[in-house]
Amino acid sequence: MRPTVHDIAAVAGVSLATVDRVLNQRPGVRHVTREKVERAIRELGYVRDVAAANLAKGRTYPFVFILPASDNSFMHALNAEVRAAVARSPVDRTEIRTIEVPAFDPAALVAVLEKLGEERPAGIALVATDAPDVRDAVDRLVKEGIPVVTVVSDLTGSQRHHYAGVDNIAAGRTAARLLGRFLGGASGDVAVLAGSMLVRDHRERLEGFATVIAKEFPSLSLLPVIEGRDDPELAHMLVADALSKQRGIIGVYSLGAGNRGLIRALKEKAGDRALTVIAHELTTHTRAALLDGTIDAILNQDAGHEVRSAIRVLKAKADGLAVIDGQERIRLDIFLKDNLP
Amino acid sequence: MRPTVHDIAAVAGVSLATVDRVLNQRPGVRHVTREKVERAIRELGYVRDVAAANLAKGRTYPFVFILPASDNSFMHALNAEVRAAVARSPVDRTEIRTIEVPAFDPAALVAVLEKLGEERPAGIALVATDAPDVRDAVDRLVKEGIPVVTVVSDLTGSQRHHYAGVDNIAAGRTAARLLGRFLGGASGDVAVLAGSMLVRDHRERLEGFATVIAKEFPSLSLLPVIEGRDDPELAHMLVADALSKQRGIIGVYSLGAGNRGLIRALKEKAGDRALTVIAHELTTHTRAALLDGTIDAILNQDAGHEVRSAIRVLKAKADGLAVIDGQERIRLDIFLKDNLP
DNA sequence: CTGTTAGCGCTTTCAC
DNA sequence: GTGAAAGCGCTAACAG
Repeated sequence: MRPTVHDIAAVAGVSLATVDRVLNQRPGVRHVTREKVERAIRELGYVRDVAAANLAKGRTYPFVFILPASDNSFMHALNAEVRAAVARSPVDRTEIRTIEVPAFDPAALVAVLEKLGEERPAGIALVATDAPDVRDAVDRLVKEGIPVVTVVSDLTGSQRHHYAGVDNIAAGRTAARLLGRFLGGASGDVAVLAGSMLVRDHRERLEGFATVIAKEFPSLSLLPVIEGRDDPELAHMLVADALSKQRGIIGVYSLGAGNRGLIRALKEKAGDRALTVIAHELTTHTRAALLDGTIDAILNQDAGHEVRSAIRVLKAKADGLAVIDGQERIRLDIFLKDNLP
Repeated sequence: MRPTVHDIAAVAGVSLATVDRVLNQRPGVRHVTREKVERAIRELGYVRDVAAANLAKGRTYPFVFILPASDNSFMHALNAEVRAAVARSPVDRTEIRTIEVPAFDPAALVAVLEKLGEERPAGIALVATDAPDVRDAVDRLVKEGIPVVTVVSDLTGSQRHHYAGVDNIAAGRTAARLLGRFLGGASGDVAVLAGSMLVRDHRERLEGFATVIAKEFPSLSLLPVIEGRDDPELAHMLVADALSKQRGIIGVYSLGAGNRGLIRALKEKAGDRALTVIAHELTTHTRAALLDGTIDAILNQDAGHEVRSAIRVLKAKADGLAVIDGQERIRLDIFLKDNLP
């Protein structure tokens, strides 16, 4: 049998309450007593039964998710996954509340974060807009002992405890290599559609993409980035325009959201010429486009995994526990038409 | 607050013991009483606190992992992941024992399974050798109420509760499309290195691969499969031989293990000609080969995820609980040199 | 500073 | 058939 607090108490010659105080580093224990108890703990190889502790504490974890109010499929999916987690709340003792903030708006995000500082939830998960003010607000929360994790897009230079999202530089590089290899040495222009350069994930994808194209596929040349604000209408307009004017385009990389518009533009110009296209995020639209050949590969992050991982990590941090690193690494999924889930 | 057994008891006008009997479908409750309790449960929307239940039961889960005694990196990794799970045992109340059986040996596997039938562990995970005898042995265990999951390679037509592994047909198809696209319309022969056609994962990968090559890349022709028994030495010999004799080979698909040997053979012939190579399983050897350009893409299954998933599912089945499907889907990882973890 | 005691939500004797 | 009471490992008053 695993040793319990009783065993520790017996070995150390103290009461349960004292053991508990030491275990939870509460004050009010003489140094010598503390040492005795700690020795007993070590000798017995005691590991705390977290389930029992939580039961006794009646502890629940009030967590907050801060999500951008963006109207694209990916954010909808992320939202849905958070709701799914809420549905599981009773089971895993979480109480998740979500707050929507305007997308790409550092000030709004900061305001919410500051309010949360007073509320002191057991943990905060946010899709970060990458700005110094946001970073400072997050660092303040961290300093106050509130666990914070970023989801999907990270916060440069901040002290957040964890980032639950993919390596976006790697994502961009991978997109570049796929595109380059699929194009098999052809020469021509490559168009890049992004959402906004205000979020770190998009910037990083572009950076990775540009690096590999430049270094390893010199016969391809990158056109200036098109910023579609993750908005299907805008994306459609801009891409259609680019395809008409730039006759040399042979490849397209869509690194943000709003692919609905992109796909429409691609189909309108389909007869024109063969295009190789790589896009991000598996949605009903991109899935259909992959299957009908409009898109050649989709890079994806699993929103469900990100949400569950964020919660696991927040919980672990709240309890001062370790996390299984491998389990929390968010993979970059690559989908061809053959391995769709 | 969530309703508890006390609330049910109060509402139904019975004692805790009776509630518990109903909850755990134990006998000794009159039909009418049972109905009263069940109604109360429904009305209150009661959900059992599994942690508290386990605490009271002092329950642990004795699980058994049956692994093939294969000397290749992937099986070593799988083994290591099981050991990692053992290290976490105290925390998640599992008691995991692993049994090694000779690889590709249905009889040995059946013998072990039958012995386990008497021992009655709380759950069994096995890497299946795909044979009718094995299927029957597994089905017998399932019928006796023991949760069984297959890991890595599945068992055709069996009643196992779950398969914790990738979709291998999809894996083969994906390999074909990557190879085909990377070769960009070139004509030539493709060599396939497998471990054994006795395991379902290898058969399925081949099947998926052959289908897509035939249908979508008619300029490529498949050479007869080379069976390397997942043995580096044998693989080296056979591949080296094939590369010497078949001058038309422009692509290689290695769908099994023992890639150490494959890589050696490829390097020996490197000067000869350009080869496009797709292999399975990320190991130190394949990783190095991917980075140095000997291999162009690696398809991988995450052994850690498979093991953790198998355990989660076994636990859920043992408790009669539901699993989160999305969480238990084992992804096919695709690695290029840019997105290595 | 330290100990006693009740209790978290559930299960399990052992009576009745 | 049913119920009362003790206890799983831990925490939290409240005394001393």
